[in-house]
Amino acid sequence: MSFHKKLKTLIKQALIKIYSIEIPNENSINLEIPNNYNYGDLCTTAPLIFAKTLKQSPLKIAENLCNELKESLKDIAEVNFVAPGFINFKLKEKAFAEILLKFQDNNIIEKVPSEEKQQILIEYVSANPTGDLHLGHGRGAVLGSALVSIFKALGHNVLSEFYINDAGEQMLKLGRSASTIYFGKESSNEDEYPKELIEKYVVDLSAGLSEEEITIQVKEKILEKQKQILKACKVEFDSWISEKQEIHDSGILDQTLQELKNNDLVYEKDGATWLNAIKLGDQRDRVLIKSENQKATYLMGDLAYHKHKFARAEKLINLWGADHQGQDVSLKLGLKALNKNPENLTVLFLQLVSLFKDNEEVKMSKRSGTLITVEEVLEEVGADAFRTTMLNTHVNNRLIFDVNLVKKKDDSNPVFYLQYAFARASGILRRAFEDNFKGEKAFTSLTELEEFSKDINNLTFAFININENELIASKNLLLRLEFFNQELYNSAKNLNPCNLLNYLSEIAGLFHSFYAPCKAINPENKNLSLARLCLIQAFRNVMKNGLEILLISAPEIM
RNA sequence: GGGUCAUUACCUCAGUUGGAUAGAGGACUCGGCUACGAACCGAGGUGUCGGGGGUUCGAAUCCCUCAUGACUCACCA
Repeated sequence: MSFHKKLKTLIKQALIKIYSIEIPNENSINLEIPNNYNYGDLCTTAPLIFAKTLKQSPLKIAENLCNELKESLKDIAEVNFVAPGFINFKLKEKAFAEILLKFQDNNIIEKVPSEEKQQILIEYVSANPTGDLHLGHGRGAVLGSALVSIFKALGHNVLSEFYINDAGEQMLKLGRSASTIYFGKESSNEDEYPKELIEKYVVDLSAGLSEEEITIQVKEKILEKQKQILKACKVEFDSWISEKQEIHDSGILDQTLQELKNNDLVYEKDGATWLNAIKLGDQRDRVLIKSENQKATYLMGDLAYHKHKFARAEKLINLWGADHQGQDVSLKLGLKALNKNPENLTVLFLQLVSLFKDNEEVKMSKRSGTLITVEEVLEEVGADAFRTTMLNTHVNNRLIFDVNLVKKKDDSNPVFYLQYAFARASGILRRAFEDNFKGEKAFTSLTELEEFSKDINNLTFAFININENELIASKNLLLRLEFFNQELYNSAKNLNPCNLLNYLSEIAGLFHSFYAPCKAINPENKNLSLARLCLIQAFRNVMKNGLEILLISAPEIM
């Protein structure tokens, strides 16, 4: 059990003992680092939070709680309370050593308890197979893959899926556009994609193909390219699902329509088939089958697809561009009519990505052919910087992707700050052993360090007999490391990998601040050296795990 | 007209179920390498958290309202 969990449990038990109330789990107890070092090392606002429930003044609760905790925590912390209802903990060396000990093991992630495990399907990117991926897709790809990874890390069963929209009008448009090029005809430019966007896919085709065959072959080439680019961003999917084959041709679509009919929600009018959406609470009825060609609308396909998804997972997460937000209401109402709980579907709407280059916005338009692709940007900045930039802004906020900034290899670029901290920490550990290998004044070896790190009493050496600056820097780092699991959990809860990324930047900063005054390799003081190497090891463990989850590389050498 | 999202330092952005004096990076000034990696550290000041109202012990955070901006409200996908 982690130190936080232990402390929270003790607080919870104290509350239960004093007030005989029910507290289901320790997650309702918060722990924070006080914003002023003098208050203590950790604090909780539990008295403020429970004041309403307990109908007692927060200060009184704090006093009672404090008295109770003083006894149970006497080995690991001093406890005091202060108005309006904070409880502050000043940790003893033993407590710090206990935290440090937990991080010696590479396996630091606390998975969710088995009863909270969920089957989650995350659908993202889902670009039309009609051209290159643009930066909007890139944002979805990075964010989606990070979310998948976060949920997997916590122990959920996750399925990541790319929905190939290969069933509608846009495929015909692709076919027309590709055929124009294939047959060397003059483009009408009406209702066709600009030649420069797709001509690179209309190559190496055998002679004598029909328009339908051309469409299929070009689509496959485009898909292959999309897969390749996504892989270059470290984005891979468990499942690629074709709208045409698996939703339309498989009969799922017809079944779904029939189900709606059975529920008496469908009628015919003006040659079209309508969903009686008003009855479900929508502002107007919606067409399911078009009068013109008796083909399914996007809504119909989407309902069928989501029914198919719900058959495979209990919780669905979609990442859509903000321009699709109009679909949200009717989809959810339709799902309700299909006896699926819309609350189990969360749609994240990703706001626009604007590209800046040389201080000017690069306007993107598919129509005019001025589309900046993921491939181009990726080539310029690399996958790690690309991912970090995409993750650094909350989904709900417009993202400004400044190529000049992202390309810079200095501290204005957050990815280097993170990676440098990791490489620096790795360098110290490497160096500590290298000296040993060279047969110079060996003060440690890997096995010696391992043995040392197993004894909790040894680990206290990092916190005793050192000056104030070194002590504060060491404590600041370690205390924040202990929040790793909470940040991971929050990222999942808020569907916001940004939380985790910010946290990693923070501990990178704390590591750098620790590094400056705290010399680790010091043959004069072997115990301190070894204990500090353990702290550095702990930092590396957290950073490595965090970067791996976000699919950003953790280089030992830069 | 209806809906969704945003508005935080000069710039780009964070801000953990409402908590102690609102943060980071860049930009600007100064200091720190014969030094475990200076791609780093330390110091310096910057805010009507878009405006206004409300909820309460306490609001950047919750509610209402106004302003500004983006997106959206099709038998397109």
